[in-house]
Amino acid sequence: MTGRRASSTLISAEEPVVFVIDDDASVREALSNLFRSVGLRVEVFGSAHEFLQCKLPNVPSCLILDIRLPRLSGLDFQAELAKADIHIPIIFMTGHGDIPMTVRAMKAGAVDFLTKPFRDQDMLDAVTAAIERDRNSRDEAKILSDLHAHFATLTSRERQVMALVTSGLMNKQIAAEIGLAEITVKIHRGHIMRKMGAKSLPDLVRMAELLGIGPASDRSQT
Amino acid sequence: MTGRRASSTLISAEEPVVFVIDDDASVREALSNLFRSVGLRVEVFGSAHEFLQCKLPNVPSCLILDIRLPRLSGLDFQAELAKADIHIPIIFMTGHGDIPMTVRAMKAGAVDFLTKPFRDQDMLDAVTAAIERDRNSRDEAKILSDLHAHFATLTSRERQVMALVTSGLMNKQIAAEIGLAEITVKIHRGHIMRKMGAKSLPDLVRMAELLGIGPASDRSQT
DNA sequence: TGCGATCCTAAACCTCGGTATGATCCGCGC
DNA sequence: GCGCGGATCATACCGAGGTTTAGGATCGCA
Repeated sequence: MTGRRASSTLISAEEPVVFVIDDDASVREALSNLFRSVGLRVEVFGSAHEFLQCKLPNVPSCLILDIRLPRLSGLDFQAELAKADIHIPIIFMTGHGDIPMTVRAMKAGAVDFLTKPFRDQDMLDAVTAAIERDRNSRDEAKILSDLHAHFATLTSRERQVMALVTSGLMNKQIAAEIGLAEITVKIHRGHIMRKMGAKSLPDLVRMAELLGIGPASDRSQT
Repeated sequence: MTGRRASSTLISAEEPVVFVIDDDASVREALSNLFRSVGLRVEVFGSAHEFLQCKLPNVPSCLILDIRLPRLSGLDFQAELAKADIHIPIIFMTGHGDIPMTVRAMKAGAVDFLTKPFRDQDMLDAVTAAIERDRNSRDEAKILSDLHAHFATLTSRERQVMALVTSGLMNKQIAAEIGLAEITVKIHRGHIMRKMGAKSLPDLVRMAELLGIGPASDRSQT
């Protein structure tokens, strides 16, 4: 824990970025101009590989991808990103795409799938939607990661007690369940509230919901 | 009511139904045979209108739709159903569809979009996924409607108190907030727990979450 | 070996949650 | 009018939640 408490109230409201991957320089140029004309930051790449070299900034962003990339199909690249746990909204472009490709892309979560030539406005609309989607998912991810950070400071006993508390059991029931004195459960409970930063029991319950803590914690025997 | 209480923990696990709308009788015939061959119930229709006459059973189901329907495009019909609050998973078929159509259909929530001719297995896979999706959404809807039914038995005062309780306020704070004696809040609180069938406060909090009860409940006039 | 973290427990004490009993007031419908 | 249910409040009582203080036990690590 360093003293870095910079501007921690910030949501991801900073300047968004649009990434473009296309092997055709004229397409890159055109899109770059289009987005800059509406005041959007743009980064262009000639291949998926180049894009991966670049460190992704922590701001709302989206990726515009030709379905037909030089060394790797756009769909495969989409799968790669998902496997690498990089969840940036993707907008596909295609000159000669077909319907099965489209379906696969959309099922995999693509924001849009535009056929060339497309109207500038259609692309801008898609980008707006994609950025908005990313902004929301980043905000959610931020909340969740903060929550996990707090949860990580709990001891295993405290985690166990937290699961039982948020499932609605009384202290004495919890004590019986795991073979403790009621007073001990109360102590743990107090620690949990403080460590998690919960101001009330309903607060803690909602945190547990987000963390996915339910009866599905540990099934030993029986 | 027959004596069929075999699986009486009933979720919506009853026999699913596949609905097919196509103006081509040979297609209806072929699909009907396909689905029956794997033991699925099928209902076929020559038009969207006919389909709407039919009363939809309360079992997991899905709808297979040609994008090019006689009087109404498949996409428009999809929009119609959504507007009428009928949320049945849709699988589109098309002989001459294009990518924009596909994108629109998928964005609107279609399960799949198959190009004719398609492999039987692809259709069956799509139907399986669609049925599964519908089963899940029906289970959720059932839970939610039961919850709303309980919530409907609350008086407006009780609803107001419930919102404050689940937001984490103490009885005395709630009392101060709405100008009551603490004891009165306790009474309401007891009624709420009984009427909602909540066995604990965490229980009630989760119900409130599902019902969408937060600080954004009642902002009438001051 | 000593330090610290985790875990467990006890006694005392206070607040909060919740119920029961009993009561008043109001509005609605028969 | 009368009954009924909702809303309000008071008193009293009890159980549950929660903190403080104070201790004992175990384990890993410097």
